[in-house]
Amino acid sequence: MEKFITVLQDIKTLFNRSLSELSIDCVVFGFHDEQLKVLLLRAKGSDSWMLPGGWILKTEHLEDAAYRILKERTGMDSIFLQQFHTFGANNRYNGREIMARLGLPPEENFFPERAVSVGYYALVEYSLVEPQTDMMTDECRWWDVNEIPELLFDHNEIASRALKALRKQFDHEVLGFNLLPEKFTLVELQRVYETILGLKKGGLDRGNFQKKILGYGFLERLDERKTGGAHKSPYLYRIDPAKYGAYLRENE
Amino acid sequence: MEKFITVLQDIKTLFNRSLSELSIDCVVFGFHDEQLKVLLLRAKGSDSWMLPGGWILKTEHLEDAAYRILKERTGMDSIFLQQFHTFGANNRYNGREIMARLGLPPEENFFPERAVSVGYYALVEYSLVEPQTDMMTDECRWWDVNEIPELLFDHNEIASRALKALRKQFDHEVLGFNLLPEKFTLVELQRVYETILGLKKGGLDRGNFQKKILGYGFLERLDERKTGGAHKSPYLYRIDPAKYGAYLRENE
DNA sequence: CACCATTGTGTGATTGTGACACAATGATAA
DNA sequence: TTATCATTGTGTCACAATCACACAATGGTG
Repeated sequence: MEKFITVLQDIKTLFNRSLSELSIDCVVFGFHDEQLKVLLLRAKGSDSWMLPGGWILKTEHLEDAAYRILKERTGMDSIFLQQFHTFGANNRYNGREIMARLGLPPEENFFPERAVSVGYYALVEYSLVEPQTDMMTDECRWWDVNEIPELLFDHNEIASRALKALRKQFDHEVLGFNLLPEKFTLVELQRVYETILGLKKGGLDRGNFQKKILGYGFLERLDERKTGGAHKSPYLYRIDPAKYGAYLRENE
Repeated sequence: MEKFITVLQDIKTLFNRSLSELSIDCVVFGFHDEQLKVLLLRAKGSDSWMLPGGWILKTEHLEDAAYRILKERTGMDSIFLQQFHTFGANNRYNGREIMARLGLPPEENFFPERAVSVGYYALVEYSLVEPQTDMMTDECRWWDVNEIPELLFDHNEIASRALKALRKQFDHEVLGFNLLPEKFTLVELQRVYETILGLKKGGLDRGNFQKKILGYGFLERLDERKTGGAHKSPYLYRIDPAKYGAYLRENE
């Protein structure tokens, strides 16, 4: 309970420097063990989880705020970030109800009456992320996208809509390199695709997938091969940034 | 000048009932004379044009606000409406500069310091719209999408981004019926497509286009034919709402 | 009533995709 | 060292989708 006294002060200070009716919520996707992960935070002194989010400073560009928030939670600077929807239901949350859920007195409710939230999703390389809590939370960790618990506010809706937007984008563009290390094999990329599109392992034909991806011409095959596997070692590939940029431009 | 005194009062009243840091801007598309049109408003006592927009009442759902604003400008109730992007540049506009542009004293600036705007685009049947001004404007009319003048605020960016989003959606889904009367010919639909995709007349092969569209099975051919043309009279078609709904659902 | 631009529909060539095949490879274990 | 084996790189072929074009039917025009 006491920890909330100081937290309340900090939050109020932040409020004063920020837009009060608008917030940002981020759905951060990572890929590990052939599974799609989402970064979640546990609210201080409770079992309730939520998406990483924050406020926009009064002088700050919306997009800069999103990057800043992500940097604070992941430690990462350059991130694939995409605005996908703005959530403006007038009953997105009930401050008093959430206070109660956090084990706090509802009459102390410090959530604003109404806030519209801009949703972003991010793709990051799992191994490079160091999950960090903020002042409202005391745990930050990855969750399997298929095992997301009940979240605070309308964050379940935001998360599922982010996944939908992600899938749609994957249907129409070749992405996903941000989820993998710099050097990767084509089968690793195929697993990313299968996972995001909700297919089972091998759901995509390997031969056809490789021909299609290589056909775009923006992947560079390295002399290196990935060793350690028990079988024939596959080539490693890397994005050719110039060619990939050209592909994205002509495709958008 | 005087007209602005009362307008200022009205605006302040509206402000008090609305969210102050958030607004909505709409890009309303219509189709006429084989050209794509956009609805624009001319600011009171000036030559400056802008997009129809408005504020969100404190208790109002974001989407409801967008429908309300469109109803106020077009008189139309059920409209194809799509949220496409939220614009949050910290320098989206400069109130004092705009006051000057409107021929008003900059020190009377009543624009909020900072406002983020949620962009929607709408598809409406041109002939059913009765453009109506609001209290800040004294003219409301259609403009050809290729002849949009310099607009106030960041509205040129919003408009061009709306067009981009519209094109992208047309690439992936069969839409555009909202731009036509209830009964239409396939060539009329084809013109809508060619115009929106930026192709010249006949840019799409007529035979292939008709086979593709009819192949979806959600168009109902009427016994009626469109007369008045100088040549063979084409069949009229109508959407089968149930089948079209099913198509949209399985495609999204 | 011949003319003609337009419509409805068909056909064959071209391209793209999906299912599958097979030799090559690199680690493993005898 | 060598046989084994799952996996990789690449090729083939059938099928579907798309594209370019053709042509008879139609309804108004002069």
